[in-house]
Amino acid sequence: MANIRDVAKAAGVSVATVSRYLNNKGYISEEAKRVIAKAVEELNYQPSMIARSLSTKQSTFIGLIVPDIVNPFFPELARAIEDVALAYGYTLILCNSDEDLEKEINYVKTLQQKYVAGFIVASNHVEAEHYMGLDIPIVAIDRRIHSSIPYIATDNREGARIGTEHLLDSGCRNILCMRGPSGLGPADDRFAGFMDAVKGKNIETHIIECPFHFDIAETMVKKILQEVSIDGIFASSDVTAAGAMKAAYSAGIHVPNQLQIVGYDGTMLASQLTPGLTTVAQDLYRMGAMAARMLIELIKGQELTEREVLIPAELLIRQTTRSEA
Amino acid sequence: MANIRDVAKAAGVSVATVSRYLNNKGYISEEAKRVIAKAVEELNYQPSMIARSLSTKQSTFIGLIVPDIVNPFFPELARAIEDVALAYGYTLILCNSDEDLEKEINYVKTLQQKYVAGFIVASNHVEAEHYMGLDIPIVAIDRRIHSSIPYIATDNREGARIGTEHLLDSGCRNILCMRGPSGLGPADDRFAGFMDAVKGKNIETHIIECPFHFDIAETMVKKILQEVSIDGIFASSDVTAAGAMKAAYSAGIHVPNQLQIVGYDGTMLASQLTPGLTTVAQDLYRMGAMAARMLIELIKGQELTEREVLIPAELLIRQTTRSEA
DNA sequence: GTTCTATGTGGTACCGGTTACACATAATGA
DNA sequence: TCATTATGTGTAACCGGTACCACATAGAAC
Repeated sequence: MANIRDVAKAAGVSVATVSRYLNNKGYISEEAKRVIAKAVEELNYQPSMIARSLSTKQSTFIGLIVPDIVNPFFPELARAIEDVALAYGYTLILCNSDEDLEKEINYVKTLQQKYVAGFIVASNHVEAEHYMGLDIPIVAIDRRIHSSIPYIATDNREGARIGTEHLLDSGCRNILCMRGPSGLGPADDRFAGFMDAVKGKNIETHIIECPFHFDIAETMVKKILQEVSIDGIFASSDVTAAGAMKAAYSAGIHVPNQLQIVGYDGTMLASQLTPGLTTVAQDLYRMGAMAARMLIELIKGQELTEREVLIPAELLIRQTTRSEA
Repeated sequence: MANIRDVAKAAGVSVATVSRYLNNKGYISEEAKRVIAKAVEELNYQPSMIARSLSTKQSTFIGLIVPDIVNPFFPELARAIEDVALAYGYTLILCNSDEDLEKEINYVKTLQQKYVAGFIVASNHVEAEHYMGLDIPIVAIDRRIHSSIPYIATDNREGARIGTEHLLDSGCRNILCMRGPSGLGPADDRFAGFMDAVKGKNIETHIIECPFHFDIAETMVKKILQEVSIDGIFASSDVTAAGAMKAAYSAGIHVPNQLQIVGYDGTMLASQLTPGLTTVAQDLYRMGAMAARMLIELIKGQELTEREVLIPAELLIRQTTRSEA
C-alpha cells in the first residue's frame, strides 16, 4: 500500500501539501490539487486511519455497550446508531456487557487504548464510577447513569400510563402488572406510569416483579392465572408479554376475549406474535439515531442543546386488546 | 496518559526493555520486570493499540458484515463472534450492508484503512470480486462467497429434509413449501432438502417463493389458504413461519390441529410464539463461534484444518406439529 | 517604496509504539 | 584460557500520518 510520501513523490510536491489536500485545510493551488489527485488515483492511495489517529489522538470509532445484542431491544438501537455513525464517517464497535461490571470496565479500558472517539452506553447497572472522569464523550441510552452524562430515553412513565389506560378503556377492571426489576430506572418509571393510570379508579390490581425473560414470565403468569382471576395484563416488555400470552394459551384462556394484554417496547416480536401484541412502542430507531447524533456533537466539541431527551412512546393497538365503543 | 517513554524513565530502563516486558519477548531480568511493573502500576500506563498497530501493521479489530442486525438471525451470530473475539483480545466492528453491494465495498475499504485484522462476512449476494485479492483473512458465514474463501454454514439441505420428514411423520400429506429467494445458496439448499424428503412419497406439494419477511409471508399464505387445502407448511425461516401462523389464525384455521407448521432457524422468535413453533434449529452460536475461531487462526497465519464446515441442524419439536404415535 | 496581508509550499518534529542491531556481561565448553 | 553461547539492555530508525514554523511571492494599502 502506498503511503503519503509515495504520493508526494509521485506528484512532485511535499507531504505537507498532500496532507493539506487530503484534509481540505490551508492553501493549495489548483495545479497542486490536480497533480495530487492524479497521483492518488494512480497509486490507489488510501490514507491510514491508524496513522492519522496516532497523530491527531482522535479516532472514528464509536463504542456501543449493550447488555446483550440478542435481546430484541438492542439490534434496532444498534442499527440506528450504526446508520448515523456511518453517515458521519464513524465505525461502530459492539460490546456485550452481560450487565457484568467487570466486563464493562474492561471494555471501557480496552476501547480507550484503541482511542475510541466516544461511547454510547445502554447498560443497566448501578455502579457508574468507571464512566466518570474518562475525558471521552459518553451518551447514556435508556437509563441515566449519572447526572453529568447526557442521556436519552423513552418517556416510560407516560408510555406505561397510556398503555394501562388503554386496558382500562378496553374494559379491564382486574389487572396484573408485570413490573420489571425494581431499582432499574425504566422499570421503575413504567411501574409508576401504571400506578398513575389505575390510581383512584377502583381497579383491582395485582403486581409481580418479573425480569425481562420469556420463560420466567411464562412460569410466573401460569401460576398467577391459577390463583387469581384477572382480565388484563400490563407487561413491561414485549418479551414478558409474550410469555404471558403463552401462559394464557396453556391455561385455555382466550386472548383477547377473556384476557387482554399490553406489552412494552414495540419490538418486531410484538408484531410477529399471533394474535398481534398491542404494545407501547418505543421509537428505538429514533432513540438510537439521536443518541448517535448527540455523541458525535460531543465528539466534535459542540455543546448539546439538550442534555436529557425524552422521546414519547406510542401505543400500537393490535389484537391482544379490544377497544370498546 | 503516560506513554512508554514515561514508563521507561520512571523505571530507569530503556523503552526497548519496557516493550519487551509488555510483549513477553526476548530476555528481561527479574529485577527489570519488577521495576517496570511498578512504574506501569504507578503511572496507570496502558499501551496505545493505535501506535502498536501502526508499527506492527496489525490490529485487533475484526469486521463483521451482516445484511441487517435487526434480522433475528444475526444477533446470535454476532454475539457468539464477539464472545470469541473478546476471549482472544479482539474487538468487533459491526457493519450493516443491507445487501447493498456499494455499501459493502465501502465498508471493506474503510475497514482496510483502519487496519482490521480480518472479516467475517454473512452477506447474501452474488458479486464477490471485491473480497478477492484483499490479503486480509476472510471467513464467510451462511453462504459461500468464493471457493477460495473458507466458509461455515448449517447443513441446510439435511436440516430441511429432517424438518419436512417431521411433517410427514406427523401425518401431513398436503404440504406447502415456502421456499426462500431462489439463487440464494441457503434457500436453494433448503428447498432441495424439502424435495429430498417428499420425493416419491405421494405427497401433494405446493411451492411458493417467499422472501424472509413477515408481512409478505402472511399475505402470501392468506391467499394460498383460500385457494388450496393444505395440512402442513414447511417454511424456510422462522419469520415466514410466524407470518404463516398469523395467516392461519386469521383464517380461523387451528394450528396444529388443522395445519401443522415447521419453521427454520431456531431463533428466539420461534420459542416465544404461541403456540411454540416447531423449527429446524441452526446452531447459530456455534456457527458464529467457529467462524470467529477460524478467522483468528487465519489472522495468526495458521493453516485451517477444514476450509468448509457444515454444522448439523437440529429439529426442535414444539407445539405447531403433533408427532403421531 | 515600504509595509502588510493573502496565498502557496516545504522541512521536519512528533504521535507512541516495535524491533534490528550493537554492545555488554556471565556462564559454558573445549 | 579462550572461544562460544546465553542473557540482558540501550540506541535509534521506522510505521504513516499531522501540523507548526519558516519562507517565498504577489498584490493591496499607505
